Amino acid sequence: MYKLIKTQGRARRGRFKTVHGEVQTPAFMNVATSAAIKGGISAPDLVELRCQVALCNTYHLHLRPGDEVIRDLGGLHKFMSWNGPILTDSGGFQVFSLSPLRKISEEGVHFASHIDGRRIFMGPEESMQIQANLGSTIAMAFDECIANPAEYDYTKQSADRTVRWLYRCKDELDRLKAENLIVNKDQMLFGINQGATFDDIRIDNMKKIAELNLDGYAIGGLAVGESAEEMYHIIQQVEPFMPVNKPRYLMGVGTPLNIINSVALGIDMFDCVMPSRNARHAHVFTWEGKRNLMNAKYERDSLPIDPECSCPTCKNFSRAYIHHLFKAQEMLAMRLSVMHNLYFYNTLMKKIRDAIDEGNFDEFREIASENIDKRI
RNA sequence: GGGGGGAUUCCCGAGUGGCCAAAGGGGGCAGACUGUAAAUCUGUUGUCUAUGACUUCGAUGGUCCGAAUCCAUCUCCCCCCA
Repeated sequence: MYKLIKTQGRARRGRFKTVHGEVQTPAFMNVATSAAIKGGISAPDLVELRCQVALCNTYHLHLRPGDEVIRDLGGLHKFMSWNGPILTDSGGFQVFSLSPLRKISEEGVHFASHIDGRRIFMGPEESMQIQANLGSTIAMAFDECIANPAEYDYTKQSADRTVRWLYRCKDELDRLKAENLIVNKDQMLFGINQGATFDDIRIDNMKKIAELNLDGYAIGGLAVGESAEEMYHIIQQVEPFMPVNKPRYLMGVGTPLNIINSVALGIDMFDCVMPSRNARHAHVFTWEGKRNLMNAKYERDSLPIDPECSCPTCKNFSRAYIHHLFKAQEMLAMRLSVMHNLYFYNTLMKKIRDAIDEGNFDEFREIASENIDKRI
């Protein structure tokens, strides 16, 4: 399964096989919530953008177009024309992001659909059934992502419930496989660590879920209100209890700097809406720092977004052109910017992997960190 | 030639005596965004020696303690009739 190739400090260079291809880690997964990268990016584009893994969402695809529709059309890979690995998030994040629209019980979560208010029930079994219909490469366990800061007692209660849900997820996935009710019979399952910002709950939770010998382990419930320092602290606390021979996924993180720092703490996989969402808002990442292409100073700037970048956007277009496209509200502005940012993130991961391979991750980290978070 | 309607801050447009440097929208300028309810949201947008002062509502003059708002004249624009 997961093969650890090399380490430098706590940073890990590895790879793992899936039925949809091998994943080289550390890796960034490109978020395609509704089976598309927002901003007009298709799966074939992702190949050119050096994407290894696409991430889709169980809750969103269940509502639209419906997981049974996707199953009947041959599964998510065929549906969106992406042959590489797909990880499906379980709907656990929507317990957080749609908190005004849901009610949690031991059984699961009742949502009022954010589209039309229709009542939706999703518990561990439902989430696994939906993900089975989608046929993703990696299914995520159904969890509750708790907002920070959180109450200790509630966090303990919730994290324990998430463990119980994890057992139910595993049982349900086993059943679906045994009864052949699944599009991808090799579907993998990752468990998710919760516990807000409480060391003891986090560690206790990690120990419990590690016992299940799942295909991978995620840290969830971070970057949801706490400081970066608190986030790094929790990763440091939990990491020693994560199985060494399994991929480790830090969910929803983060900024380029967050990713570099988290790799240094032993994380293998990431995902984040930041490269795509920020790009749609004209915010692009470069090796010199962050730029807002809407700024007036780009009106006559004939340079590409990043002179060092060889993405499809930077090879062809100037800052001035994209600035104009944003001003004119041309959708090409978003597409070009999203392409650049995804290429940037995927290239960041490639550079991290190369650096660990060559044993100079620390130097890379130091140099890259200097400018990457700066606003220019 | 006759009758009617207008002119408001970058633009459109509300306001018809004090609570008006003037609603709202657009545009401009900037910011936020971390398992996507986000092509979204927020701030700001007359000047300054700035908890106050000054200039501004087509122009000029007037009434009033006080005028974007009332009166007179003028300029320009639009519509209708000849």
